Amino acid sequence: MRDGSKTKELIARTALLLFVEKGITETTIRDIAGAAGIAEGTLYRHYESKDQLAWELFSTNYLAFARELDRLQEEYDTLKDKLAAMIRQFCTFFDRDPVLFSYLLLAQHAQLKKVTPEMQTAVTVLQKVIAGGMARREVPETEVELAAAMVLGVVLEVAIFKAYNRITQDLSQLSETLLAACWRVLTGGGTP
Amino acid sequence: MRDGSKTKELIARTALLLFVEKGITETTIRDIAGAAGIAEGTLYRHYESKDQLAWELFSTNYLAFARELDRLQEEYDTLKDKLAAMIRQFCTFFDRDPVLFSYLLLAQHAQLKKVTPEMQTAVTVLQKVIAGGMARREVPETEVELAAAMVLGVVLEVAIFKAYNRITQDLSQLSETLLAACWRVLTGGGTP
Amino acid sequence: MRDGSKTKELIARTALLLFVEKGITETTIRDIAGAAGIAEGTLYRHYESKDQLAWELFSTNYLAFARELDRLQEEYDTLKDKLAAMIRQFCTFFDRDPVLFSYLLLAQHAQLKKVTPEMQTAVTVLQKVIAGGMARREVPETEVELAAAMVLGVVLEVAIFKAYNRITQDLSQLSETLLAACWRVLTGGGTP
Amino acid sequence: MRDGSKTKELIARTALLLFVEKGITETTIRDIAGAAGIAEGTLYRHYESKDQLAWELFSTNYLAFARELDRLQEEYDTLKDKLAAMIRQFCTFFDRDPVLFSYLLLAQHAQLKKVTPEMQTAVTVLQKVIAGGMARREVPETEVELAAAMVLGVVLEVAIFKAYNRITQDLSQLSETLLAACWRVLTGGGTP
DNA sequence: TATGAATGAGACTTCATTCAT
DNA sequence: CATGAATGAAGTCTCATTCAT
Repeated sequence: MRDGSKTKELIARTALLLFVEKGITETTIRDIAGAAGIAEGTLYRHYESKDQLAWELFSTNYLAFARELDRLQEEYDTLKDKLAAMIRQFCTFFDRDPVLFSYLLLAQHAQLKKVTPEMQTAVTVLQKVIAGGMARREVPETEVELAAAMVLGVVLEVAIFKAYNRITQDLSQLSETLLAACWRVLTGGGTP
Repeated sequence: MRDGSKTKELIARTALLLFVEKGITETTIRDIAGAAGIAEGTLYRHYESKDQLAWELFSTNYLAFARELDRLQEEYDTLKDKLAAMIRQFCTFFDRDPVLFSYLLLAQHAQLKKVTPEMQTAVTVLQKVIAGGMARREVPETEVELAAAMVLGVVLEVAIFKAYNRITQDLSQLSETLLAACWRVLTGGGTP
Repeated sequence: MRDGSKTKELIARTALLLFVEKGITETTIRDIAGAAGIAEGTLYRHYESKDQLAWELFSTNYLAFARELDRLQEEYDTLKDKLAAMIRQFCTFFDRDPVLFSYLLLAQHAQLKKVTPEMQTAVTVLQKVIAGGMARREVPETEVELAAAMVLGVVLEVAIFKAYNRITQDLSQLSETLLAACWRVLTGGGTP
Repeated sequence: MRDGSKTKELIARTALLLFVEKGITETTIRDIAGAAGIAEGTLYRHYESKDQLAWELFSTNYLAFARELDRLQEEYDTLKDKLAAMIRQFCTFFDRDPVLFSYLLLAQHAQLKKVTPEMQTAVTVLQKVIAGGMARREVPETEVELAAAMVLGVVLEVAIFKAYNRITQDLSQLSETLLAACWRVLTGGGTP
């Protein structure tokens, strides 16, 4: 009997790569099977459908990442420390697995419809952390969603530039810069 | 029988809406024809193919927007003024046609491959403007791409939040706030 | 523009024939398309799915036949006359379109699950007619379902023998014989 | 590890049930294995293929039933006695194993193609018996096939009604009624 | 220019069967 | 004998595109 779990992992990595390269819809089962060196039918022993494969790839990592962020921020007491930890984690995550990161980015639009409101995502964690900092008067109180959007934008867009090779350095080398930028965004307040 | 150009415009708007709602690949010619109240074959009187429709929708507006930004920034002399004008324009554009904006956002990943390097985009304009400001010592000199990414991120992510209804105000109401945030991002760069 | 309704009819007849020859599940869309001289996709312009094709073929004719039987029996006053008319109709139907008849017979097992109780079928009409005759004391009163089963069996099995070519005469030539047999089944009663 | 012959029997019963419930083609090897609590591959230790399983299930019982009928009729001398014995046997068989009976009924259309003419079936036995009775002038001489069809129809259709629960009594309770009806069908031919 | 029936390549998926363990 | 992961042929269905009207 062949080892099933290895095959599942192989399918996951292969699909991830192709999804990022060509897009989910543009990637066929045959593409995946071919690239993974397995038969088309084999994929269905491990995933119910292509949709479910895309969703499992997304949700598992998307939610796991949010959990990890949440766990991290709890180790610190101030907004600045929490943010620093989260940004470092973010950068590390990107550098360690850029393909997975790109997939999460790419799949967002399509898969986000399946994310129920009660699920904890990186966005909700960030909002919670910022809201806490504002409550503790560490930064001026402004609209939380807006502040979160701006902070997220700074980090995310840099990652996107990196993914497109418009930036050459590793994200981890930039984490201090990113933190500084985010902090200025937060402390500058909404209306001075 | 409708006027030809009106039909083409109808197809464009209908397709735009559906592309944003369901994604490009997920939208069929039949979907578009049905929603526009025309026959399937009629679409091909106005567009060569579905791909060409998606591309025309993207490139026309994407490039026109960049041209508009470039024209605007030239009217001002300082980075701050240029940036202010561009952000105002950005917000106005979003508020005036959120569907079109969402489409440009969504279509980026797929269509960007067809964007040749010599084409002027919002990103290249922004980089040019920031580079100019740095050259004129209006802001500390740092890596241009990085600075552009962060500025773009602030504005873009807020727009995305707005598109997802996580933010309720019109973007135009936020343009001053966005400018302030972007400015802090740019000026804080070198020495805090 | 080609004439659509002719194509639909062509598909119906071709499918009917193949379904009877090979069985429904054993007949592929490609079989039908090939035999009808159309493309596979064309079938789906006229029928939603293979299942729906099989069901439409069944239900339309099954229910229409029941309606026809019911209309006929109402023209007569006695059970014997009603039965005679129904059996003649049954035989005529078979002789006129043995393939369709065989299909109804064959498809019964699979499609009957979709027949809701309130639908009028040949069986319910027959039961109603027999029940009426018993009520009017034209035949001894016995269990209606049992009587209906036996009468139906006489006629149906002869048709099946005919379909298998175990009998050579046309059914219409046998209708008097069948009526006589059915009548004896009914008048002999359960317990004399 | 189970005894081999028990496993084979388990597969047979499980398959029989599923075949009747869902149809042969609609039942998958996985269905059978799952319901029987064995692995998919195990089935192939006992049956060459799914087709062969279906065929073995059919032929064994179909032919055995015919043999049994033939053996029985030989014990009697008159058509009426032979028929009575056969009908009693038929009813007993149904009551004892309605699932098996339903399977034989259901599988007929598909499997009958594999039944060679020289094989003795219930139909051939019945025809032989009726032919004998006619030769001995116990009943009026008519076309044997027609008479057999009608007699078979009476009994079979009642069984089918029973299988569909349109009749509630056990068939064995009805065997006298069935015999009476069949006898009237056979005798009514010549002189009323 | 508009129509919409027809096309057919190709997508996803199922499933009987094999075979290494 | 039993297992169940792997196979791959084949099935159903979709959909961008064509073309006769």
